[in-house]
Amino acid sequence: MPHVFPEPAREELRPSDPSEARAVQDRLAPRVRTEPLDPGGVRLVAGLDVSYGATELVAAAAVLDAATLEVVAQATVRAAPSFPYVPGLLAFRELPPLLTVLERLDVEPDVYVCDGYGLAHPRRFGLACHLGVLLDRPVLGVAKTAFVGRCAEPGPARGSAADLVDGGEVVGRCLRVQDGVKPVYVSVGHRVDLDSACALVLRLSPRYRICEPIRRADRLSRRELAATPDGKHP
DNA sequence: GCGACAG
DNA sequence: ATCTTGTCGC
Repeated sequence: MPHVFPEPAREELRPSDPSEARAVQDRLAPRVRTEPLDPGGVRLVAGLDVSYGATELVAAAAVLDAATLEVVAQATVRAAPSFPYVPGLLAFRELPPLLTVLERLDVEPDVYVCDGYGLAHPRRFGLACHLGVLLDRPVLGVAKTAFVGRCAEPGPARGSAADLVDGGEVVGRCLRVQDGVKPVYVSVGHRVDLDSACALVLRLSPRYRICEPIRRADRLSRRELAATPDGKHP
């Protein structure tokens, strides 16, 4: 069983209120490390996503071979939300089930891709940073809409990008992964740098706006949710 | 005070 | 995130 990580302190995953949650982020944020990620060392990439039903959620992980983009492992977990959705505190809602899903994988991913932000966060500690610090493994975040910061409009061609700036610092990059298609927002989670993260996201997005690992995880979580009694909204 | 606000 | 109809394009 490749997945063995230290049991996070209770409050690091399940704070009793938003105030305590923000304090946890402020305390863990200094642990984030930004460093180059060797492309040659990336063989397995895990995409993570969560789908919501009336009373439950389904977290999913899809591990792809970085060279072929074929799925080599996947897992899901059904659970009850343990924290409400609060802008800036997404990690406390999705991290618990995501960690459980990762424990169920029978392979060890080289890098993880989250559906959300990393450093492009009010306290510089979004979901991707939180997961990265807890696992102490490379993690990056890819979001579909802006949350914090401003950026120029990237050129129309695939590969064009513009820095996402907030409070005077570059917290991420607005990246066009398909010609003429709305860009995505990439930010560092942990143990990767912006250039490495953007290069990887481009490699992982050969055809669609949403990179393959997350597309597969999204599809997987939706399918699992739909296969449930009250898997749909009222 | 007001608006905006990842998923 | 989810709900929600038709429409445009490959």
